[in-house]
Amino acid sequence: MKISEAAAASGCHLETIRYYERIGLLSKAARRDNGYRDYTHAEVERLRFITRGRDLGFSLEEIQSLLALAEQTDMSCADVDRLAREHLADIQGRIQALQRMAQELARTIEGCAGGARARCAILSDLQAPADRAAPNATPAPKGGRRPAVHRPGIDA
Amino acid sequence: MKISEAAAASGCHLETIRYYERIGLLSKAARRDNGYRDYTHAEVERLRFITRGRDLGFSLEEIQSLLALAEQTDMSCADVDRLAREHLADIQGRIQALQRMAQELARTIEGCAGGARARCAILSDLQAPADRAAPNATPAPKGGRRPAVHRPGIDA
DNA sequence: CCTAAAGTCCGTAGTGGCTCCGGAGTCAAG
DNA sequence: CTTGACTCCGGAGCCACTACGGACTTTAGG
Repeated sequence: MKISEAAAASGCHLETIRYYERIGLLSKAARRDNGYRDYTHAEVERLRFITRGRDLGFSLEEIQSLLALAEQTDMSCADVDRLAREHLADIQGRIQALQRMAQELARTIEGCAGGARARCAILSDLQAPADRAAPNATPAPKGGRRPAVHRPGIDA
Repeated sequence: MKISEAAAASGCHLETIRYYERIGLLSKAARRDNGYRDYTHAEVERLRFITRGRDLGFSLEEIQSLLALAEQTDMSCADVDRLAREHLADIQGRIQALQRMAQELARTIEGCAGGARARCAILSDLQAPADRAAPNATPAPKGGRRPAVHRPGIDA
């Protein structure tokens, strides 16, 4: 099948397929006489695996590991399990970080509830966060600033 | 104060400060005779504002809006409030997306609980997700594939 | 058979928010 | 005077794509 068909069958964007090939996540596709890529059912399966992994939030690197583990049929389950559990823990950590963020932001917004007052509570909170329930008033954050999680376009 | 001092005072990485200047989030700093940047207290305040906004998950673009709003002292509170609420909704959406992910992943891991069996449940689930409680079996995802949230290094 | 539209090829650049690098200049302490 | 710490600057790298442009091929309609 042609690339657009493989894209439709796998739910993976056409250009993304080429990207995966470029970075070596997919091996180079066979070519027809005209130079067009030609995909087999097995390759579409692999693509599905990848997109599914992405949907579960695995990085491409993790997916590559999973694919490698999937290919050795013997005794790989424990490794897969470990990887999945680590990844789950990572996701849960991110959820907690976002929840803290949301809580703090909600508190800040609440302070502003009145509306048009002289000094905006949100802005002054951004300038100097009020210390209501502030357990982490660390003056020197030893881990350095965190990446501060912002995804450009998660439609979710 | 010099850039390293401004960095320490604001909790913002030194190179990040230069980066913010480069992209115009900070105006160009004054220079000493030797060419070193020289920061005032007000600029450190602005930096704090930015880092605080990042901690709350605002994008740099949003922060720029907030800063602009903060500078017009009159009647800006409603806009700020709206921005903050939109951002909160966005964060909550991301939390939900991650929670769905975590749930599905947890289910998948559970299926593997036994350990070393012939076919790994996690891997087969990645290949063809079991349809236990699958409300979104859309064959044609109209929104295109979603970005599949993965932050490289959120230490959380 | 001819034309126009759609599909495919390729390499490159752009996204966000930094972070790190190398080479050069500056400054303070010993 | 040397050593080390600090600062300067521009550019590259990170992740996972997405978009673009120009050349080519295929397909459908007339």
